[in-house]
Amino acid sequence: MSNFLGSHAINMDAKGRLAIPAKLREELAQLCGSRIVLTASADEERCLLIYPEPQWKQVEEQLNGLPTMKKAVRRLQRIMLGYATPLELDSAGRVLVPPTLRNFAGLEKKLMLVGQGKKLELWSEERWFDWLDDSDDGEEMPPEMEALSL
Amino acid sequence: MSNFLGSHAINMDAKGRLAIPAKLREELAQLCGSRIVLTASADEERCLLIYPEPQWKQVEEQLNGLPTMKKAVRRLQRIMLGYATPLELDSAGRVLVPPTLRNFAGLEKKLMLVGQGKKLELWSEERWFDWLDDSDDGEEMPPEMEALSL
DNA sequence: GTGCAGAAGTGGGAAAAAGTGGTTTGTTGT
DNA sequence: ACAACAAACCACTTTTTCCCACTTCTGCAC
Repeated sequence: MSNFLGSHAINMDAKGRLAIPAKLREELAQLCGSRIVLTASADEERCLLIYPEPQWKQVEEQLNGLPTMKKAVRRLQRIMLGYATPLELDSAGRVLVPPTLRNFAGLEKKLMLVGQGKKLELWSEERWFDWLDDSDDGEEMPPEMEALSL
Repeated sequence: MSNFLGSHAINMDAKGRLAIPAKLREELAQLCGSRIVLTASADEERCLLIYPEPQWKQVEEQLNGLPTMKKAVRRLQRIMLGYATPLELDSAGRVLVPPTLRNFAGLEKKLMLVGQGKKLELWSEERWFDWLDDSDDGEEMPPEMEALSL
């Protein structure tokens, strides 16, 4: 089972190609034969999500099992299924990010790739740092979280 | 069980390598075979946290058990999981701090390493002293703290 | 106090690996 | 058929990693 951790600052070239860091390449190779699915995140942050293909299958099933009449569900399905794209790494360990996804997440040259357990998140570097700075604003904290001792 | 105490002023070299003080190296060797996890702190102080690997596992479990739909939880997870990096000491007892983490905590040459019981905190020296000066401001105190007798 | 020995901390260099950019070849769709 | 785009390939540059050597510090003995 995948457990992605850690963050990498990486560059996308002019053609939209993205070199996956070597450490991660190895992990992906044995986890899913380097077959991944790239899609969009439905929360307000506008980043992309990278799943190993087997993990994605599970996500897809869950999405398809939801009640379609709910508006929030349709939003989630439209975004996550609608943007999902299977990709393979090229011989140099790079993936080509489709223009629609680049556009969705506002990706330019400088990106952040962030491990999140079963998936990876891909951010525009600028948006990542904006998010880091901004979001310590007043959101209420669930009790489970207030009680943590880390 | 780890119980880190005391603080050390240490230097990071130009390549981002950080020599762990010898006393601490011994402790880490028998505690976790020198396998540690370095991550970012999600509170507003922007320092790094060092856990022995077994302790980190517990933290990770706690984080993964939280309700992901809450915004405050996602922030905590993104930062602590997203920056978490397993590291081992090199032959000279140093660790290489990844650039993204250096950047997060504003680490330059002079650092402070501070024992905090089950973890260690790693600060930019400058920020540490700024924090010491600033942080006596008026926050209200939780009841557990008011009841302390030190 | 001085000097020695061992340990700790620091810096740099060379080999290997990773990342980058461009060119050519192939494919798709108009 | 042509144009645009994508895939595969190849060559170059940069970064990382590993190792070794030097300096500094500490503690101990004389």
